[in-house]
Parts: sequence; C-alpha cells; structure tokens
Amino acid sequence: MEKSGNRDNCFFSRVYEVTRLVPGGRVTSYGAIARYLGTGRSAIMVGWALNKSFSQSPFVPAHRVLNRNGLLTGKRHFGTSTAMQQLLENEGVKVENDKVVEFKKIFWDPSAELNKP
DNA sequence: ATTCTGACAGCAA
DNA sequence: TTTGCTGCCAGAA
Repeated sequence: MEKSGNRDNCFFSRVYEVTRLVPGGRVTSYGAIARYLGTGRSAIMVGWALNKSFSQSPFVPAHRVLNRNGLLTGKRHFGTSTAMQQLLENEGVKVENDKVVEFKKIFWDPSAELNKP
C-alpha cells in the first residue's frame, strides 16, 4: 500500500481520504484521524487540512469530523452556524447545543475500523 | 531563514 | 471539578 516515505502530498490527501471513509451517520475525531495518519498528537493538523478540503473534490464530509468532546468545533467554517449541524442531522446524527448526541456510540475510529481484520 | 498561526489533545494547577 | 498552558506538525507571511 502506501509507503511511509510519501511526505509530499500525503498528509492532506490522507485526511481527505480517511474523512470520506467515515460512514454516513457516523463521526470521528481529529485525534483519531491524526493517530491513524501517524501524527498522533498533532490533531490540529487534521483540522488544518480539512480547512483546505473545502476546495477539494469530491466533497469531503468534514462535518463528520469533530473534536474529542464531540463538539462541532469546525461549524464556524461552514459559512453558516447551522450548516454543519444540518448536514449531521441529515445523516441521522442528532446534534444538541452544537454537540453530537451519543458521540461515543456513533464514533468511528479509522485506526480501529480500517485496521480491523 | 525565522515567526506565527491553526476546525486539537493532553497534562498541570 | 473546571480552567489554562504546553506540545505537536505543517503551512503561510
């Protein structure tokens, strides 16, 4: 598969790929993706990459990526304050007070799911 | 080249 | 318990 030497376009592209792998109705966290990418604690980089994802095609479900609290921290980048929430609710994810309900239950960890035998 | 920022996470007080 | 600072990585000025 991918070699560990692809440092050029790896990070951002990988973030997009992993984010697209998140099933509808599920959500993941920056730290989970970061860990899957091998950056571990640099979860902030995932958010930075997702910021660029708005120019990416196809659409990257960045609304499925939240912080470890299950909070819609990135909703402010969606243009409107309700856009991210609307997208999540459209997929069956309940959001209350800018926070995902049952976050742990719908949490999708790429490090676990993609590494699953 | 150096410095700061950034949709976070972890640890200390 | 909550609040705040530091650490992390990569990109932009």
